[in-house]
Amino acid sequence: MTVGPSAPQPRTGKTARLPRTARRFQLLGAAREVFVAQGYHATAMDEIAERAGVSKPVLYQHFPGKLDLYLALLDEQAYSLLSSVRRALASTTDNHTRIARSIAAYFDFVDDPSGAYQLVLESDLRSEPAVRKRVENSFTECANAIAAVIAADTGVGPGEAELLSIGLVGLAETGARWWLVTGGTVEKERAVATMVELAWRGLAGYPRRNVDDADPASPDHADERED
Amino acid sequence: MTVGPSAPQPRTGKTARLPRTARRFQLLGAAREVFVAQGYHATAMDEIAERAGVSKPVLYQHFPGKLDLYLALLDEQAYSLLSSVRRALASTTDNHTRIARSIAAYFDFVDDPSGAYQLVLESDLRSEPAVRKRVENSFTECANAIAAVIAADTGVGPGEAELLSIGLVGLAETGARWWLVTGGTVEKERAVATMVELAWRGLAGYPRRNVDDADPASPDHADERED
DNA sequence: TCTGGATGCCGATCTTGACCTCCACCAGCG
DNA sequence: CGCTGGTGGAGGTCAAGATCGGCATCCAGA
Repeated sequence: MTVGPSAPQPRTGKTARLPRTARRFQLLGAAREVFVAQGYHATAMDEIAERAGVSKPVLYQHFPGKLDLYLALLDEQAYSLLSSVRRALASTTDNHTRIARSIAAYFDFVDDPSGAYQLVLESDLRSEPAVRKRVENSFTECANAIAAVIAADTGVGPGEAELLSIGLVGLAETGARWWLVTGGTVEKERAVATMVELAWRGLAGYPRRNVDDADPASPDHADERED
Repeated sequence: MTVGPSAPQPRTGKTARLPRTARRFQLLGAAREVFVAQGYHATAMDEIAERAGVSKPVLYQHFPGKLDLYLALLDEQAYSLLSSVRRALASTTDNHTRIARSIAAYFDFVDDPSGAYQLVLESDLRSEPAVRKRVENSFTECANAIAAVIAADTGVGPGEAELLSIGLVGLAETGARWWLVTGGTVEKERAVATMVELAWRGLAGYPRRNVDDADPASPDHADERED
């Protein structure tokens, strides 16, 4: 999906010559793989070059430095996420569906086999101002998109809507990331549905059970959810 | 609060001799300040030593290496957060209050003037397995504590309870961090209350306003919340 | 087909910066 | 007065980002 084989090119000596744009695209793919697998600090430019099957100078002929390369990938992913969320919000006017699709968008974003979501949601370079700015912008833009819908469709003020959207994004982000690390233990649709339920009806939507009413045969609410 | 003056010790030459535990405590304080201010990678051991007013060898006589020092601080903060959440959950049997206090615990954790929450919630060393493990453990433990309460007090199964707790923790964490970066624009209690409301009643708790019903004089729900 | 030029690529190297130890110093005690 | 043990400054080592001259490859045109 990315650009080429996952194994480093064992090209003995020479590499096929590529036009600039194709080479650049390939380098981005290789860099994405290594950055995702090891994080920013742990990856060496040597590794990226090796992964791409080229030598280091080629890398520096396409990108001024390590940080620029990383930022290019970061922008790519941040834009992807924001687009997905915007599409989800614009795809319907029913707010429950909007929330469901937005949360699903986070799960889909995280579910990409390349793992590129890590660049946006788990970057290890937030100390760098340029990175911090992009990560926070990505977060804020997504939240603002949701906040605009909330403010438009409910009676809450813009400040309150922003707070709510922050909470929702946090819920979706964290839920999606956690679901991913479980590695398929929980069905994706089920995880999404639970998060949507929580976001939509809150904890109070779940039946209270008295502490002395510990009958395990009582009907389970979670399974009779309808949508 | 941490250990001593924020300015590096301008001691010309000699430093007062301290017993081991006191020295270690002071070194931890200095390290915390520098790690928090600059992140793991950007901080040099030289800086920590200078900040503490000692020389590098004494640092290495107390901690085998940079990573060990960082892990000590990380454990410290992770334990602090987990304790706060556990206290919040154990302080009452009313679930709404439990959630409120738990979310408030995250806000209080983040609100510490030392900024030490960054070590747990914004570490730039997740590529290191030891760090990753601790960060994830901290998150999981907090979620499990909440999940246990949910599973005990509602009819949902343990898997569903875990999912819900993950979402709640994400909501609290993200909300708290975001509230902090706003830097006092929003009142803390108000931010907490909104997050609690969202967690408890969900978005559906807010009145639906028809798109053609754009009367700004409609009563604002968010202010008439009762608990 | 042959040639000249330009483009793309590589091996080897430089430099920086940060983690981690070696020789002089000094304070307290018998 | 001499010894013990902790402290300080200076240095070793190494990994990693960034770079320079040389070589191979492709293409336009006669």
